[in-house]
Amino acid sequence: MDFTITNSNFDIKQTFLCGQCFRWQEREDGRFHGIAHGRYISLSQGDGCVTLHDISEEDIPLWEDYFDISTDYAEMISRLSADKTLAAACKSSGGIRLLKQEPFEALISFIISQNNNIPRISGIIGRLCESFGTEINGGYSFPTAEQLNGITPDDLAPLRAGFRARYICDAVNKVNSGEVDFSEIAVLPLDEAREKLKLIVGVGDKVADCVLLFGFARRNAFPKDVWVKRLMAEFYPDGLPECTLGIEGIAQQYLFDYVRNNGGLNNSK
DNA sequence: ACCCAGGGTAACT
DNA sequence: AGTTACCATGGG
Repeated sequence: MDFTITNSNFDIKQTFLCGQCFRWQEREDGRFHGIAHGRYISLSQGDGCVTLHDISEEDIPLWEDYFDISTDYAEMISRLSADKTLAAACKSSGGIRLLKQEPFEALISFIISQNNNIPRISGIIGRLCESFGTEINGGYSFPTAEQLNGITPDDLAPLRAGFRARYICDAVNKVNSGEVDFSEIAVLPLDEAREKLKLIVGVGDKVADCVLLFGFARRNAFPKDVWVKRLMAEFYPDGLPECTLGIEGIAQQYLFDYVRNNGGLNNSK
């Protein structure tokens, strides 16, 4: 069956291409398709709505959760628009929804993202899925920690992940051993959850915050990459405005997308 | 040839 | 506690 979500703050192109995820692909007809939670899906954009195609009825709650449908983005945008820069960011990038990605996928993806660019990140992740994931509808699921158990950097050589290969292996080891426990991280306060993730070699503050924001739906996590550092220096030298309190991560994603697409930053670094 | 990319680590002051 | 070279790889 097809299932249509009526929501004015859901733009699939913005949502899938804003840098929060690396595995959704756009087809010639404008539909996006991909695999999450072991299920294939394709989506099309309508005017003020999004249609999920050919899904089973029992999976509707799963997709509603993945696309964060229960969260009121219009209300958050209204709040953030109290700040002038954020108002502009919301206006141009307000169709982004923060996907509730699987923690392990977010962890590995953002380890790979470090000192890297988005096209190459997507390439490495694609090769990881083809090599170790499960085939579904001609695509591949993101491999589980179990599927990657015992992996070595040599095994990952075909991915061409560079120095990040051993970081991936350390993450797999610590997840499988239980040293890094997702169910524990899910309920820890933000600072403690971040420190747990940083036990993994190759995970620092920025990667940990991305995992918490995109893999654990922690909207108060605020990843500071090179773009965010630049925009903070230019627009918020004294820190984030009060209207972002509690939803710093949402603000971050709107601002990140805004400055990447619209420039707006001076080049003073 | 040089620079940068959704950074982190180790080795320095 | 705050800097800095280095880390593989690929594109501009």
